[in-house]
Amino acid sequence: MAHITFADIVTIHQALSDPLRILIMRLLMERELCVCELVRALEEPQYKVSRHLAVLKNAKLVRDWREGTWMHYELAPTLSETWLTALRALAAAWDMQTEVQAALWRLHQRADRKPGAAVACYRV
Amino acid sequence: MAHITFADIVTIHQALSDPLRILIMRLLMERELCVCELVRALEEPQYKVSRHLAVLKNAKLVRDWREGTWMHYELAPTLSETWLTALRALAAAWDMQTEVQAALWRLHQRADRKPGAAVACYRV
DNA sequence: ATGTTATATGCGCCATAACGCATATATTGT
DNA sequence: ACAATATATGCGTTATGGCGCATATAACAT
Repeated sequence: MAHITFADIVTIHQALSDPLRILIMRLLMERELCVCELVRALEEPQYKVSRHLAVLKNAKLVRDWREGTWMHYELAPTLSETWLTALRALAAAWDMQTEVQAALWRLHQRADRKPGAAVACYRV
Repeated sequence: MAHITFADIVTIHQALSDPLRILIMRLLMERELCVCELVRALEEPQYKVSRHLAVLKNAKLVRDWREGTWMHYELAPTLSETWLTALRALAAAWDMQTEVQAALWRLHQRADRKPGAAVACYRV
C-alpha cells in the first residue's frame, strides 16, 4: 500500500475530532458493527451516523462491507501497529468519560446478535 | 483539579487536528520552547504560531510563562499519565513523516540556546 | 520618554464542515 | 412488480475555523 503522508495524518486527526466519531471509533474497537447497531448504541439519527462513518472511512480508519441490507463497519485492517497502539492509548483516555461508558453499555445490552441473523434493528 | 469532561476531550482532539499544531506539539515534546524558536523551526509567520499556541493552551495541552520579552511554552503539567501515553503513541506515528523530521532537525540545529541568554531570534 | 524586540489579537474574508430534511439506492421477501 | 428494511446522499442553512494584515501589548535597553 502507498505510504501515508502528513496530510493523511491530519485527515485522521480531523476524523477523530468530533464527539460522535470518537464514540463510533470506540464502539468499533469492541467489535465490528452494523450501522443499525451503532444507531441504537449511540441514540443518534441514522443519517448522522452514516455521514460520520463516511468521514471515518474517508480517513481510512474503518472499512465497510455489505451483508444483505446491512452495512458492516470495522477498524481498517490497513491500520499500522503504530496507529493501533495510538488508538488504544486514546481509548484509555476516552473510557474515563460517562458518555463513552454509556454507549458501550447500550451496545453490550444488545450483544446477543448472531452473525447472519436477521434482526429488525429499528424495532424492538 | 476539576475532572475532565467529554467536551474537554473533543477540544483536545480538535486542537490536534491541524498540521501546524501537530508540529508544535511534537516540538514541545522535545523540550520547552519560546515562540521565536518555534517560528524558526516551523518556518511559519509568528502570528500564525501564536494563534495556534493559543488553541493548544485553550485545550490545556500546553502552558506558558513569561521570561522577559519571551513567552515560553511547554506541555501542560496537568496532563494525566493517560494522555501523555496517548501523545507519545501519536508522536510515534507523526515521526514517520518527513515534515515532522524536518521541523525537529531545524529545531536541533539551533539547540545551543542558553537559558536566560538574550538571543535576537529573528536575526541570525 | 523613546525605540526595539517579542508576542498577542481584532477584524474581515473565505473555506470547511455539521445539521436536518427529504429522498435516493440497494437488498430481500412476497 | 411491489413493499419493506437498511443505508447513503443531495441540498440549503448555519456554525466553525484558518488566514493575512495590521495593530496592540509587554518588557527591556538607552
